[in-house]
Amino acid sequence: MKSIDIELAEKIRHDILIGKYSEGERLSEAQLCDTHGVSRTPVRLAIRLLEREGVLRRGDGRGYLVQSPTVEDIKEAVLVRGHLESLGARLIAQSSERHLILPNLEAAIDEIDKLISLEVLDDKSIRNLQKQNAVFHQTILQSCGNDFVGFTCNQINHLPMLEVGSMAFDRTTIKTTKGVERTLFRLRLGNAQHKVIYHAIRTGDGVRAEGVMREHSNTMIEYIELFEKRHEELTLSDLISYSGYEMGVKTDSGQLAN
Amino acid sequence: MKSIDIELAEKIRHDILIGKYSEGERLSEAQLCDTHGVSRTPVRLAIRLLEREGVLRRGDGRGYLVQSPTVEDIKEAVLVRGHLESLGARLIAQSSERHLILPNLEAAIDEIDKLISLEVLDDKSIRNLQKQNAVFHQTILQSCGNDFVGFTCNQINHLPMLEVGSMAFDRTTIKTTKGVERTLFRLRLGNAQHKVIYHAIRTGDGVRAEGVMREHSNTMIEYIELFEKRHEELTLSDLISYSGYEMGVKTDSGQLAN
DNA sequence: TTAAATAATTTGGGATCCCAAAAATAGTAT
DNA sequence: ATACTATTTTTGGGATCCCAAATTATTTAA
Repeated sequence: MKSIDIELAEKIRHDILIGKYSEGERLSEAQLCDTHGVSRTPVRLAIRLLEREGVLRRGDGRGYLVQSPTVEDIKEAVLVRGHLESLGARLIAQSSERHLILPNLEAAIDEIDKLISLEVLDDKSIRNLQKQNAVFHQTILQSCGNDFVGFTCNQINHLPMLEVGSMAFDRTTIKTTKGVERTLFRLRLGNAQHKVIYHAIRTGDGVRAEGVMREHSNTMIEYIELFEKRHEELTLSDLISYSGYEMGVKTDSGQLAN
Repeated sequence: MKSIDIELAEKIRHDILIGKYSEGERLSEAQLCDTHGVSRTPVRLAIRLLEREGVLRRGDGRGYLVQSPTVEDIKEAVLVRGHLESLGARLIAQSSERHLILPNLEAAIDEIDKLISLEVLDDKSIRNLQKQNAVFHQTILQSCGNDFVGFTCNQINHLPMLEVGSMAFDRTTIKTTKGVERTLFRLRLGNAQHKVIYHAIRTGDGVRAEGVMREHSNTMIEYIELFEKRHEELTLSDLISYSGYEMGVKTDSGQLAN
């Protein structure tokens, strides 16, 4: 008994994010039924979800308006996510149960180190890096002792670059040896921050954990801004292709973990 | 063409929050249709919303499980909200357009001062205080320049004490003259923090704005903990009655303001 | 008596139908 | 020609129906 409305919401959201529908464009239920070959029931459910996510908006009269996020929106969302993650880092550092998650964090850090040391950046390697990065961040969010930190983060993880632990890779950059070098350096820097966060959590230094995590998330914003300088017109689609964002990769979204 | 599913979701949520359904209780679509006298279509839409809010959860087989938040949950949520509000305060303080909202903040502060100086705490006065408090906090959230701050805050404002700018009033305390005195003192303290936040924003002191806002939100957590010490078993219903939380008072929820 | 198989029931997902409100179009009068 | 009115069309909300999956109850066999 799997419902298709979630899947449908992902399709429509994807279409919006990749720019298939332009900003402000009108969508109607009937139209979406037609294009996706389903009845109105699941479409309506999907619309509610997308409405809540903010990628669809109710028109004044009828129909729904497409609300394509901009690159600026993504940067804003990354800032908020970073702020919440840094709260999570502080909380877990201050928690008496922080030692329980140290092995998981260490494992992720070691795996990333190992992957970086290979000095190759093929698809498989990138996937693994993103996986381990996600483990690191997800662990902190889920184990910080405050379920609402992860919950609120999950409310925006439908956006490109906002999936938990997602990393940015410029696919054109890593085609050159120099580009690979630069990217590897960036990854080493990121993992160095992971190590500081780990250390701060281990020693119960909540302030340091919070501060470094905040800086860690700023890295992504700066990287996006680097993109913006290189491309005169950076689009959402570019960000999507840089972020390893794919349809259906999403884990469970938006639930309070109890 | 107003839909009843939003309203229905509020009803069901309310029933859950006031403890009409107990934690872990099974709910079925048909059952909800029956109790609320509507068909399954709006019920299903409402369920999706509540699922996303985290007050309903999908059972493994069939049915939905009630997830009543606990007082501890509320404290966690308040902490997160405070963290986000403090981000908003910093952002607006760092913004070049901060002077635009200063009049609104000042007006709210002055109004609160005026209401406090009356030294009465009847229903009307409390309502006005909450109104102006909401104005102060809402202004910061909506004008901080990062729509996702307000957006993520709105994802948890369905909970008691989490409505934007909600204040806690112990209805039994304010029945005595001493209690009114104590409450007025608390309100003066809170508005003093408002003034510091205002000043920090005016002078562009983002760090101070963030810090004081964080402390400001901690006040509510400490107040809840005060409740907990007085009542050996503080329930959600108690919090609801203390927070001025009422059905249908909600403003628009969860939309990205564009 | 217990366990496996089967039947009945509950329950959620999806499609379709009807309706009312809103918008667009056509028509009419000034 | 313009403005106001009436009609048609579009569109979203809600109810109902059907179906498949999952659960529960019942029967049957070892």
